[in-house]
Amino acid sequence: MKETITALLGDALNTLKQQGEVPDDIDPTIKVEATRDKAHGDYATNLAMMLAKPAGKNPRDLANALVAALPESAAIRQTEIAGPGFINFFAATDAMAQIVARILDAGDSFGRNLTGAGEKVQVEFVSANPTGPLHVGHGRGAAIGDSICRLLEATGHDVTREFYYNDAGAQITNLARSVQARAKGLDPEDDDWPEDGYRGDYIIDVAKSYLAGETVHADDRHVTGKTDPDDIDAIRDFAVAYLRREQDLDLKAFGVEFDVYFLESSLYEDGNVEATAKRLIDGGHTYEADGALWLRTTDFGDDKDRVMRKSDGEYTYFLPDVAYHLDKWQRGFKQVINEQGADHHSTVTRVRAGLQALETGIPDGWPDYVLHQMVLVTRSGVEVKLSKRAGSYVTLRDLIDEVGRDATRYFLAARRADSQLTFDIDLARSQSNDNPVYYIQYAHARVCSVLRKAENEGQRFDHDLAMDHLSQLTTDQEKALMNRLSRYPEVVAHAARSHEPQHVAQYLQELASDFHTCYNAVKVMVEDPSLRNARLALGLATRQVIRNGLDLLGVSAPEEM
RNA sequence: GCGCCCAUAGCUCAACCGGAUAGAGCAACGGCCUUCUAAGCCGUAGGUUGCAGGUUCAAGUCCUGCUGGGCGUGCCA
Repeated sequence: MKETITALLGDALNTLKQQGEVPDDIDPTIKVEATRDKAHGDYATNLAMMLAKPAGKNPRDLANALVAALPESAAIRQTEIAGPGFINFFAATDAMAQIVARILDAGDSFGRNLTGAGEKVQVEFVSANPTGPLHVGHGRGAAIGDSICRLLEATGHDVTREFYYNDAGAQITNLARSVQARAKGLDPEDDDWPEDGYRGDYIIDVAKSYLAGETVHADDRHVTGKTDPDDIDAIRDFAVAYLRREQDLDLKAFGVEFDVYFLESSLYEDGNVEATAKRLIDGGHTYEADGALWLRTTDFGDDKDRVMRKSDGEYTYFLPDVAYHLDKWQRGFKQVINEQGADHHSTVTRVRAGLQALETGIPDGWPDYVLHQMVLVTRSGVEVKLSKRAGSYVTLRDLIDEVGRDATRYFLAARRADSQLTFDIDLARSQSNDNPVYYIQYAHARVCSVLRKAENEGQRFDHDLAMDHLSQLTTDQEKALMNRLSRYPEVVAHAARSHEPQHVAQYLQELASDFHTCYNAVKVMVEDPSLRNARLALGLATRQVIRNGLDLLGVSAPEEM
């Protein structure tokens, strides 16, 4: 619909250019928007106002000229010029009802498009180090990151989900020492407990499993415990595998799967870290000071230079970060999106600066970032800070166990990433109308219920009959619902383009609201078979769109509640 | 101190490269179940979009300066 109107306006604009009403050399992007207010028709454009200045004409006169030059179209019932120069379009009722046929025809693929043209996109998210169970912040990253992936897939991209982690650094050594301490029966209160050791109860489980010689299988590794409490290397390998498996189970429970697990250590093994360092040094972008090697990132927009090799000869995390992103680029990802917590935002400028310093033709501003702000968890209005298992934070698993996967995913993805999120456990748990997840799922279940009823009464949905009588969908509530349905593809396109899944959540809530309103106002199971089937078709179309939208958020669409 | 992010109804939030009268839900108040799931619907009330300027035909949206909050500002990741 939007495309149709855009095309019509394009023709009209060309006509005006030929008539000399509008200068040839201006070429505005024609913007057609769905209206907020029904009184303004179904779609509107501000084209006349955009043209007013360059054409040196009054916007309302231009609007008149544009309307006069508009080709005939069966899709448009009426146009009108309003306000300072908007052109409003009223869709023909028959054309509007055809959305129902289009949705049923397209099914699961309704709302999807091919604008991505198969372009390879890599999304890196979660990327938690294997030092403990995933926490709520990782959960937010997982919900947003995976939803972005689903949106990109829905818009025709070839998506790779990647998880990057460090299995060899100082934190991992710390983990190994903590497990070893537990294996030797130490307690965080004991004097010999490692400094800054991990204190959570889960460390006890790792130690027990190691001593028992168990074998753990994670998505990217399999390790058997050696049972020797003095073999720190064996403990390290085992602990990493154990916690990787733990995280995999968390992710699986959350409905998130990765294509690639990328190890920071592999960058050292493959010589990529050294090669990156050499390239930066050879390029003349480094200098020695205070016994360390610095990269002059200030030449590339950073506010201070950064240490890349410490005075003890080890590299900082910064250098492998650059090497890792160079590797992404060399793997052919022209588009890379990094979803991470905003507490790491300082790496954005740094990594980009490092990549520029490599002078390999990587565009300025690559890669893209989506940063999410902190999550605060509350219960009974009080902040929840601790989980028994992890010791110092609320785990993702706690939330999934307590409020369920659907509600957890919905709540973590339904808010803009860059605003702080309060996760209200009581609200997410409540099976009532204050919980948007249930509100949306209930709409889906209600359609299913009507369909069951039709079936039970021997009045199965008759597709052909329905398609012939869609024009009988004429009540205000039905029209509003169809209008909402027709906007779904734009919502998907916009959410995918902007990497903002919350638009889908918002839309689904509005769609559910329109449906419930319609459901209460318009009885489906009426005597007249043609009207009944047309309404069943509208219900089916609504169900389809809710299902498609929930899928983009990784939330299920139950048939009954 | 400096950098990034945020500030919208009592509360939690939305608002599509700037567009018409800023929208939902909760909480409050008043209605609707002998009728397809009341986990629902209808109605009422609630706003100087933190403050002050600026750009524009048009600003919650862009720019500048304030105020308040979060995060960062390690040779940690």
